[in-house]
Amino acid sequence: MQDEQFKSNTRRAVHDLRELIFSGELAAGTDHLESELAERLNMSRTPVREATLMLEAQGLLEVRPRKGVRILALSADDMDEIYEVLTELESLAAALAADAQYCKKDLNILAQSIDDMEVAVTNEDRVAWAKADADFHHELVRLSKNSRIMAIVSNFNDQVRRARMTTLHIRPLPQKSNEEHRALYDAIVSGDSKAAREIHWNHRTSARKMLTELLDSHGLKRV
Amino acid sequence: MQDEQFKSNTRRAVHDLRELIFSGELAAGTDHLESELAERLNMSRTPVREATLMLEAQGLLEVRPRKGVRILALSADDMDEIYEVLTELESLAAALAADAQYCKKDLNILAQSIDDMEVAVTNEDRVAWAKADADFHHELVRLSKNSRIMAIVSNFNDQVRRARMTTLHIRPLPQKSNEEHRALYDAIVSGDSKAAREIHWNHRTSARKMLTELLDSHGLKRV
DNA sequence: TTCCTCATTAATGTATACATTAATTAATTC
DNA sequence: GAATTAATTAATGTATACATTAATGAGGAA
Repeated sequence: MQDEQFKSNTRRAVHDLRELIFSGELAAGTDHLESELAERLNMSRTPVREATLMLEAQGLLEVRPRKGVRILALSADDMDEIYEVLTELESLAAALAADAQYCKKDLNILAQSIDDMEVAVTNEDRVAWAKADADFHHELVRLSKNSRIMAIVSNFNDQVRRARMTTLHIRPLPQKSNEEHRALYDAIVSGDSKAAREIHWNHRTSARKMLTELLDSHGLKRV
Repeated sequence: MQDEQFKSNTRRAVHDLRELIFSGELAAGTDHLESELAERLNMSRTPVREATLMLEAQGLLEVRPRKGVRILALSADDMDEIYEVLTELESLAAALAADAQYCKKDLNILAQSIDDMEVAVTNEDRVAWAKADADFHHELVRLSKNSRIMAIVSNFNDQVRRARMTTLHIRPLPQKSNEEHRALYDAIVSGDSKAAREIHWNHRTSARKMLTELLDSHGLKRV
């Protein structure tokens, strides 16, 4: 055990590599040898190998022996695939949340994140908005009480993280978005799973359309 | 490199451990130390460690240091979660397949597996039926042209494999099942994505209900 | 008998040496 | 100059030694 916080070097490597990938320091499309990563992380190759296997399973990189570990870049097709699944599973989560008949107290975090988004839009604080938006979606999926949906959604959100951060500062300030969040909240409060599913599906579909158009209009073929 | 067929011991370990898990030889709920598995597979601990990390990511086992690698057993709740996702994503796949406007030639494999199922039911050959059924579902998802849906569905099918094999010999011979397969095929041929989605959703939902009831009535709490 | 402490054991995580293998470079042939 | 072969280099996969750590068992005190 080399690091108190992470209990093992493998776990630290997973964490640190994720940070490097999301920050763009390990840029999408670049290749890195095990030995390079091991040096960079100041540990032997063994935990680095273990970490890269785990990150490959998360879809963040591809292990290519002798050519280097490639940090995966998403193509437009990748984005389409991911958002097809994300839209579907989050909409299912919304329906399940509505079916669960939560009382208002159980929905506090959801309501709070909507308010936070409102404040962020008023202040034109895009970073705060993005955080509150992520909190809303995360909480929505948690309310489905299906841990597997949570795992898949979380993983796909990791994969699109760079694209979302890239577009955060070039997209229009989200005005309509929160109306849809509120409508979804209301549908969940009233236990209307059909409405919840549709509202969220439309919300996600338009968000997806905007994301892909932005990337396209800025000539970002891979991100 | 120790094994020609698999290029590496790690890959062979993944393969062999999967076989052992699906066959029940490594029984659900049992714990196994790295050293035990290494002996069993006749290799050192290193590739075994790598393989168990990969299989953990596939949801087939849980790595529990010093307590042993636990072969995961599915509870009724697990089954619910898995089938919730499977139903949703396969139904999406069905809709995408219908949207794709395939010509009949492209749907040959789908049609063939329906015929194979018909023959299997006539012959009361449950194993052949199960194979044809799996082929049908696999082909359906492939027709969606979304590799991520394919990966998720494939992985969840792995997780429920033992449960399905367990119930294969105690369930009623599937008569109605193939009617639904044919109806789905027709909906895809005619490009009716709404019908495709609904037909498959109903098909999957009743199959799920039957599976969980069978496990329940036989007192199988975990499988 | 129960609880606590300490010693022992063994399982794990890691670093490293080494055999294998793939890629690159150099030398030779046409 | 291009193609082929041979030699060299380095990246990988693996086994193993070892340090660390968690679990277990033994012994002693209350």
